[in-house]
Amino acid sequence: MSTHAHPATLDLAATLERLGARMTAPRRRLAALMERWAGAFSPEELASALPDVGRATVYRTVKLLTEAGVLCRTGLPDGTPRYSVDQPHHHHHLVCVACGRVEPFDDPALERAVRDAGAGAGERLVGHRVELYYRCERCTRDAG
Amino acid sequence: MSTHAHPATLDLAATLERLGARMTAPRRRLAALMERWAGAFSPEELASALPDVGRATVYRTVKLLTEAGVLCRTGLPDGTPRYSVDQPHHHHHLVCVACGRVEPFDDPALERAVRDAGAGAGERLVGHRVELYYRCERCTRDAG
DNA sequence: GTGCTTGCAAAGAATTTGCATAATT
DNA sequence: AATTATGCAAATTCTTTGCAAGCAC
Repeated sequence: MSTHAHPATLDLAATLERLGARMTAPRRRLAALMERWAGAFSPEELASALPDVGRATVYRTVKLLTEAGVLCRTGLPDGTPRYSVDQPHHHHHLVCVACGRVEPFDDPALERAVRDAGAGAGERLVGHRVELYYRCERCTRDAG
Repeated sequence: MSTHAHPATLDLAATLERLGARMTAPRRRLAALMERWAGAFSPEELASALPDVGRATVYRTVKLLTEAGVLCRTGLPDGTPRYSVDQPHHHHHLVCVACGRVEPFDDPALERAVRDAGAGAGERLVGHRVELYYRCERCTRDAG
């Protein structure tokens, strides 16, 4: 619904402030990097993109933001961990099996089907996760 | 369709043979253990259940069977890896967030919705994964 | 100033690999 | 007998933790 085209740079930083965390340079740089990252990333990738920020800080910040709910942990089919900036609303992921890029998407019909499936199982659902694996345009092209 | 009620002990072993792998005691014991395991397991759990089988062998066997497609890798929301004996047909998972137990399920309506969602995304889908998180009966009871 | 953060290095946990030995075919 | 698999231990990879020094508030 919202059409704020630029949720950008302030979201993660704002979240950190909301948490009562201090606004330090490493955190600011990490937040900016994550927000401009196309798709999903691993802590390791962040760390090598910011060599002068300690790995520990990278992991601590990712953990902080994940617990705050603004980062979302995903993974490739083989379990390789990836994080992405979470949408404010519930959604799922389109994961490229070649490059690991993650696109969020949501689909009301799918949500309904998931809810129904859970009802069919007759259980106390607390959440769900849907991942569609594909080969993105770029990777398809690159592979010839 | 098939009503073989007892796919049991032979499936994993049969798969190993089909792969041209040798039928050794460790492999037989691991296969039997996985098949009778209720829900999903981690390599670590297998290893401690069979202390006299080397961890390396556990990991090698799990990898072998996963690549052969008879084991299926899943994970808790936090990424903790779990494996389960795969159903011969496509399916999804009901994962207990408390104990990690995994129940396979499938739901044609859900499959249809997933396929449609993929079509909407207009991409070359190569697969998908759906995980429903819940609290199983036992855990609900234990938690009071 | 006081207390939260950082970066480094060490500690851990999870998984893989090298290699001599043991077991399968 | 030839080859593959095992188990141990060392090596990797990923992530967390302890701690003194450095910033934010």
